[in-house]
Amino acid sequence: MEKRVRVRFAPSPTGGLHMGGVRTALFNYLFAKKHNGDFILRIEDTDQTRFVAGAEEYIVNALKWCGIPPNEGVGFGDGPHKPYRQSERKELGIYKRYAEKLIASGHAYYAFDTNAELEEMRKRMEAAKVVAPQYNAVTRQNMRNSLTLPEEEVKKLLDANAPHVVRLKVPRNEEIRFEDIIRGWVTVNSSQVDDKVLLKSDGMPTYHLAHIVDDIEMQISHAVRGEEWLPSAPAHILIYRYLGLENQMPKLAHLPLILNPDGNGKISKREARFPVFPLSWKDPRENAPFIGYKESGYYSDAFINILALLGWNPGDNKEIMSIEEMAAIFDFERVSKSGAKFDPDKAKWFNQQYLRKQSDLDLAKEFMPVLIEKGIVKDENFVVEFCKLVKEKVQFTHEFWEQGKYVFIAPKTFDEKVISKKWNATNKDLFNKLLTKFTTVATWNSQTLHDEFANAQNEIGKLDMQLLRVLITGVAGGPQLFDLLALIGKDESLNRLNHAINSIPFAN
RNA sequence: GGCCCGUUCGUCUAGGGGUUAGGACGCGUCCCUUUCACGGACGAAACACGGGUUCGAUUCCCGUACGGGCUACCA
Repeated sequence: MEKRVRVRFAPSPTGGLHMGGVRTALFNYLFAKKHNGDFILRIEDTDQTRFVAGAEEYIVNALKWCGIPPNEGVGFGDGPHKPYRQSERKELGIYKRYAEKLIASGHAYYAFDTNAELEEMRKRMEAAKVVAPQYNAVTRQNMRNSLTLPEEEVKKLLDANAPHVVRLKVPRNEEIRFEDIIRGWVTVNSSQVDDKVLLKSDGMPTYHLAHIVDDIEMQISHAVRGEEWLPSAPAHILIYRYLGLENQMPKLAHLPLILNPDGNGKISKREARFPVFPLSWKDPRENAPFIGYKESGYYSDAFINILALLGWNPGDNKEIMSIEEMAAIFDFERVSKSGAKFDPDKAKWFNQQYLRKQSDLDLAKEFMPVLIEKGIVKDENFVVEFCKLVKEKVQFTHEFWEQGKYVFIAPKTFDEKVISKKWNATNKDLFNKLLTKFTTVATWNSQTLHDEFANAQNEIGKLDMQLLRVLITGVAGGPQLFDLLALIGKDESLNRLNHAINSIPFAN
């Protein structure tokens, strides 16, 4: 029988969770949902020197906002395998237990080398033209460890609590082969793998040991993580093997990375000209916060949709999908192997698609606070009508203001291009006549205005519609003009027209 | 440098031994439009290169180039 699907997202709380991490979480989530499995949040806080206050809370909040909540783990009610923080699990002694098992079977050993000694070794290697110095089957013979030191001395050091780490004893020359769900078979020679530290001198496990112990203990079925982990996977295979747990090893899936749109490499929060965090993130060590997708006006559904299609696609041409739709058809077979450059323009387009799916009422409710902030009081029906007209022009809710503020505030400036080209004595005369004509309009709505405008032209001559637009709104573009006039209202429209006619000077 | 992974329009991608190599973003042209936009139509735009294998390779294999990742008592 197939193992129950249990996947985990296991970030370390060293900062805000960026979009690459969110996508890893998302793929875990989708896979778990697809198979009615469990999605676990485990906090990998084994590096005490890199702990950042607020990071864990941020991760929890980000997953919530994104709509991909784990059903087990830190911040989500824990579960049968608690605790879910590695610093707390360390207190249980489980990592030490596994490390000792490896030592007992001769697959790990104590190393007493100081940082200075390690540094010296590296220098020596470099001087000997070794480009990638590593602590391995060859070099460990010249270092201070339980493999080179006499047994009594090792015992003495251990009894005296001398600082030491536990290292994995990697064989000198052995093919390590493993299968990745996304990439297929990968082969690496053990000579390329160093003797990884398993237990640090502060007693904390490293990632390499900790994640394996926890994946086993938590009965994880699939380890889904970024491609940056691919090179250390062979070491992990060895650990499972030496622990006698190779048959319980989770299946591996290494996701392609999200790359910078321009230039190269992984997305960097500092250089990006688009948000990289789901929610705004203020690092306690830095001054300026990084703005998030949420605060930039993205719908979480849109954000998730964008991320999902970076590296995965359903195989048809469908792009706009709810998280439920995606979960129903998600499959690692359809995850691509190559990195994907993020396209900020397409991200905006996605948000626009989601914005258009909102009802006018919902849009109005979203936009209302912006108006209130500007000190503008309008009833909801008015704002609903406004949103209905302007929504075709915007990709984000906050753009409603920039695109349509003239509805609420009479323009003070008028599009120069249009004015200089069209504003003259003849037109002034024509629009004065139009003003008189409009004054008599009884039913001020889009249809009658359209008709009245047509009638007026028959009587007084050809009127320039764009010029009328500029006189009323100040700008050359916008929604359907008569709809706009109807919304602005008779009194205000006529006032504006009157004022414009009498105050705008001729260009020449 | 070494090791690992990758390479289809500018970008995200579909496809896969014989296709007019499909879609989306962006870009351009046209239509609709007494303004504006939406919308619609159309267009430019890709299989990195060289060797194999094959009747036939963009598709399979090998090199090369290029890109990315890793190379810590960080994850």
